[in-house]
Amino acid sequence: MSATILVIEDEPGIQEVLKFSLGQHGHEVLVADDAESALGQLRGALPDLILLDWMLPGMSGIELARRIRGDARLKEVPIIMLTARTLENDKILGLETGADDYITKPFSPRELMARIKAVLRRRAPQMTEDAVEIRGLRLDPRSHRVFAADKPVELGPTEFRLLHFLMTHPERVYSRSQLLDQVWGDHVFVEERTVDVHIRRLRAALEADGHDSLIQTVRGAGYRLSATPD
Amino acid sequence: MSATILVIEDEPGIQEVLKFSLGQHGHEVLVADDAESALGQLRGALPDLILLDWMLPGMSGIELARRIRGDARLKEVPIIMLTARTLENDKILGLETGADDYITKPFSPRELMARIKAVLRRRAPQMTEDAVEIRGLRLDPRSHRVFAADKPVELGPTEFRLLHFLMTHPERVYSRSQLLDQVWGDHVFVEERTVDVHIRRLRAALEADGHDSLIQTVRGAGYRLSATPD
DNA sequence: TTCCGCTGTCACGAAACCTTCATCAAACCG
DNA sequence: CGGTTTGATGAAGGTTTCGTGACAGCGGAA
Repeated sequence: MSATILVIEDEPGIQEVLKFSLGQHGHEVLVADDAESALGQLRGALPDLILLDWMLPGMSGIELARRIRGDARLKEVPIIMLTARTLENDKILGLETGADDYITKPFSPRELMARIKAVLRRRAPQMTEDAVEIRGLRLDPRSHRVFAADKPVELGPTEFRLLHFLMTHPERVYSRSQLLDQVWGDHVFVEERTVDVHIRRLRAALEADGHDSLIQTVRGAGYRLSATPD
Repeated sequence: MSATILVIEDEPGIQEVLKFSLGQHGHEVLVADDAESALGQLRGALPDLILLDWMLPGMSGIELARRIRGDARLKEVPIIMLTARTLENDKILGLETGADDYITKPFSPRELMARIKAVLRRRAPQMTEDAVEIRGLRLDPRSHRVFAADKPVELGPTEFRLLHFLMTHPERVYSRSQLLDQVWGDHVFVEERTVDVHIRRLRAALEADGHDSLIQTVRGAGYRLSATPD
């Protein structure tokens, strides 16, 4: 699965490197040269993760991180700080401002990818490429396929994302609003009842192998994917 | 989800549109033409949300937002900014104002409603999500499930909320009207006797595993959930 | 171009649910 | 022990929520 990543970095060289290697891993990359431009971008659709350089012209990265964490709409977005120094207090300060992780320059693309994956797995499991399996139903983001007892299941794009989200967040109820935010996107506006329709299509696709019972309706609350039957 | 919304907007046309479409969705609407009038209104009962035009005669919307955020009594009130679509605004208007979201004119009523809903949900006090367990009866708000000795218990929405409240406030008597306030909501007009019926249904659901004895009637006072039998 | 798959929306009907009411049982009080 | 108060119970009516089928718009493929 690919995530949208906002890179806030003023050095064009590093910008390019990041754009390239993130792109290689299937991530969508947005770039900002400074804090102001970053804030502008954040007014639109939210990225799934922010890569933030510690040293920026104008408002520093730390200050920017603080602002992001102080904003109701943005505070849930994971931040990884890029820092040039390895001083111990830098790390502490960086983490105190609300960064989810930090990485010191120079860094290997491999290390960066590993950290991104770790952060995403913690904050947004459906953004990682890990396959998920629950009671014989297996979803593999890499091949973008779903198997029910080793038999392929045909799903539309939205049903796939929906199932992916639910499988990476099982045993928990999500309201229609929450599902719209998580599966459709932050600034997408569709009717809540549309979720019902996609749930129904998803159930229909899983019905052949009896896995439709995984998806449970919680009246008055939303939907839940659970290995325990009702 | 109906709320009281303060609209701060000087253009009578937009004022009317907002009043109409917010009203359509069951929201209570207060209107202010400028910052002074708005601050006057805010001295009274607090609205649940503020819709604030960025361009206002006199004190600008941004300045007003800053004041609101700087006021201890007002700073928790969510703000959605209405902005005109110009590039300069995008650059200048960061997050410094502390707005919870922005919407650019012209906007569709549907989009506005969606954002209002999203903001209200985000700010909504989410009740504690920790699971509660008393004598083998376990209630988990996250999955919205109740287990009696590891076997699922079927409950309607109201019974679930009722049990949740009682389990998080055990060993204490609550009168019918207290339960109505706590479980049904503050300003709800419902007969007190209705509580009896839901208590009964809750007991019936718990009876299969003998947990109905947890819910005790205190004659002349109300109901109590207690681990100690009568 | 047409065809086809996907999406979002709507309308309708079924099911679950809430509230109220009438009635019965139990507890309390003199 | 009668009368009274309080709670339990069962059923009915109305409302809300959910599932389902249909359909138009859209964009890409043929």
